[in-house]
Amino acid sequence: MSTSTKEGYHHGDLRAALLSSAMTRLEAGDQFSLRALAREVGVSPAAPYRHFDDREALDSALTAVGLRELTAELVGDGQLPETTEDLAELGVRYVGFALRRPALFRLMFGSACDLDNPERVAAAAEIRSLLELSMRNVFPGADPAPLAAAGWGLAHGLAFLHLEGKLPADSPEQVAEDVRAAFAAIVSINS
Amino acid sequence: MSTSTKEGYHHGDLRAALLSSAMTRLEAGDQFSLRALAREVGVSPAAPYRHFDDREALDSALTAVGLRELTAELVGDGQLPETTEDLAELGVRYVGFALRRPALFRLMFGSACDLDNPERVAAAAEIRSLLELSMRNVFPGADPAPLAAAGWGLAHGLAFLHLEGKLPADSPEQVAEDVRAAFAAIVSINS
DNA sequence: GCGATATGTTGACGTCGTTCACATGAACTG
DNA sequence: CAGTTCATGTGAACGACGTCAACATATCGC
Repeated sequence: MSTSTKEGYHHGDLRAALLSSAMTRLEAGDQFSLRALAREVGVSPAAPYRHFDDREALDSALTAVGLRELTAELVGDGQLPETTEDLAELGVRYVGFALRRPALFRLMFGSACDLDNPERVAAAAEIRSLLELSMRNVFPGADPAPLAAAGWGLAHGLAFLHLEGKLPADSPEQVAEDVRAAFAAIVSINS
Repeated sequence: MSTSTKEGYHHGDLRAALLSSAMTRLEAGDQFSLRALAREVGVSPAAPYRHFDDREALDSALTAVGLRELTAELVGDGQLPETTEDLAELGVRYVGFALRRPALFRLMFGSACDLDNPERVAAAAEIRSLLELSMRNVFPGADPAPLAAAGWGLAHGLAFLHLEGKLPADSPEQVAEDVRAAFAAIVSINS
């Protein structure tokens, strides 16, 4: 009765309960052990292994969820960006996600990827294609691939650097302004 | 007799030996425990605590070393970039560092930063100022701060995305080409 | 030489990830 | 409805880990 999917076995809906508990811990910023998760859900330390091969498999599942949520946030209302300012807003949303959910973001992108989890690969591809569509829309006639890489890279790097405090920023609003300024600076290079 | 600094106490030069061992493990790609490090150096599990408060303190020291080495690699022969192509090469070197030493790079940038270690803060500031000087050189008359943020962000993001396999690239040469293409695509936006 | 201090050791505590043998209960078969 | 089967959860255990406190030892300043 804690979470949302449709199983209903012996003790309830363990897999979903574990994921939800883990996500809560993650957003609270503290790290957790598998055992702590099991404890919190009221189950023995070995029980999670019926649903996840590994501690790493749990992390991978969380990452997949996070990637889906990030994508949803980027897609927003479904409007593709039309101007470079729209593009900057995409960046602002990306960085905002990272700053609002730092532990999740780090989990998603900060540790070695196994490439085994098809959900993860698919989610990453989805982001890439969203970026390419956007670039095609904003810069018709240009090769979208390197632009997409550049745009994703820029947003991703700014996100991480702000996460690490490597770039000066006090408030979320100021971070957003910094991201806009970075995009604007780039756009006006040759103008 | 294993490493390089100038102490010379009881058992030798433990602090440096631990750091060197840790760096070797890190570059080999496998993760290590404090105990394993102690074992490798031939010392009891508690000995490292005479030199590092914490496992995290060791990591922080490694990060500081890595930041210095990255900076050195970026500075190169000391020539500031003059053209946007030079700037792209700076990015290529940045991403190259990340791909050649992935575990170190992840340690440096992928986990929460304490901001307590002054070495780390200083090293980061050094990178920032190098970037600003470069931007001033390549784009005289423009505000260097947002350009520096954008440049660092772009390189940093591309590094992480390539590290994660989120961008397609098979060989280091192809990664370098991709980085150059991303920089070039940005530069030619308004041309 | 001698005492203070830095360094290293021993042994222990609690936690963790993980496994294996076993228990239990829901679902399918007839 | 009875019996089997399979998915799920339990309990106890293993080895490794980070860390600490009490103790030992060598180095250095005097």
